Amino acid sequence: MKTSRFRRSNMLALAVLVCLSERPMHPYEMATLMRQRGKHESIKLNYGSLYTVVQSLQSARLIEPKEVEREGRRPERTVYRLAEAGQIEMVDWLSQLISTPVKEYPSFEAALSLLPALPPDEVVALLDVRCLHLEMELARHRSVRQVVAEHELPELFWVEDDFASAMTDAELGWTRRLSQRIKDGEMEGVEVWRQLARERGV
Amino acid sequence: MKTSRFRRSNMLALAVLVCLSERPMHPYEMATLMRQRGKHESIKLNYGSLYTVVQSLQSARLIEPKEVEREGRRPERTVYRLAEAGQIEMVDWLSQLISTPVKEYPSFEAALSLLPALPPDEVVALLDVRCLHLEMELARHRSVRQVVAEHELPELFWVEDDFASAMTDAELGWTRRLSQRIKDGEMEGVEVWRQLARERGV
DNA sequence: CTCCAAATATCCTGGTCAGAGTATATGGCT
DNA sequence: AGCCATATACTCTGACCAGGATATTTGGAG
Repeated sequence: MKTSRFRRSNMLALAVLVCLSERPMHPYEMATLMRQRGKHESIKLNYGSLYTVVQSLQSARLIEPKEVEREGRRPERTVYRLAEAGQIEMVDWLSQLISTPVKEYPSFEAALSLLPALPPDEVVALLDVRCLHLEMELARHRSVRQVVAEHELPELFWVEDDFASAMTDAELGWTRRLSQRIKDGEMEGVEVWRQLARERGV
Repeated sequence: MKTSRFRRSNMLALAVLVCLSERPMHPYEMATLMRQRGKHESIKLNYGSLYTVVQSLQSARLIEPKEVEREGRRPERTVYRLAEAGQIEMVDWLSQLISTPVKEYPSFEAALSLLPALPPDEVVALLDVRCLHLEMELARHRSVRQVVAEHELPELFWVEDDFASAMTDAELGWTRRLSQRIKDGEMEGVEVWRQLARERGV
């Protein structure tokens, strides 16, 4: 009986594999480590998911319990280690993530696709507010960079932040342009749009 | 008793509200409409979710069944209409989506945060493959634009595609730069990285 | 010395969602 | 005339996941 192939949905599972590729540890420790290294900024981390994910990795034979410890009367903690199949899976999964982009559904794109439901003037106002938020986000990224620069942390350990920052920057540029083009009617079909809103009685 | 506030998680629910703000219809018709207008490129659509989402909108009193039809011996179909609360919710939700960016977790960013788990040379190869994929995606976007230009569809109805295209473009630029900087050792810490991989025996 | 907030470590539960399944009708092809 | 692929319209089920609950220990303020 072949165990049904592991479902590569939750990135947290990959993070677990990577943690264990460093050394055996228990789930709570992985969480602490990820927090320390700021990985939770790029990978959604919450305890509920963490323990489920560890379970599913175990039942897929990618990791295995090494020992069960306990200090005083605190809850027991199970230390896991990476299985060989887990090492393979980790490299394979990570490689695929890098080499092959997947279609994702950012909520802003969704909102844009429903734009005709709001009147153009309101949209302009909302877009401008968004720009303010994005600018604040960029400032935050810059300050992060400042900090890592002071600690002389090599670039390797903050590429993800640089990426996020670059994407935010691109989004800001695009959003500004859109807002501007609606404002001065440069965008084709703004008339139709305003009409549409009026008909709908918004 | 106040009905617990509707959970704005699935964008599909918003799409349903917007569909019904146009006119009453039954779920399957919404799906067809979304497909026709290409909304399924920006909002993940599958029947399983659609019917659950409609259910939950109904129990939150945002939409209500208008009538139950049936043609021949085909399955019954329930036509829904937008409730007043639904109209409010739609405008409010959509406004929030536009005005306030939310932290999302793209899988490429996750992968980047785990980069040290792979040796640098492999990463370069993988990044280059990704670039190829992204170029193909951009080409696809361009051809979409060609088609909408031929049909003289106003820009309003394909902003989401333009956005996606701009983001892809930015990602491509960033990825190319990263690959290049690793290749020619311009990136700080590549030595440490290569060392790290060797120690790990990858 | 005592109390409260935060940290340690995991488990439970209800809601959500994707994929597959069901059953009829239509239209084109041979 | 008969057949298959596709369209119509939903339903079911199992997996997944986020949030909160639980129970102990440590550290710091007063």
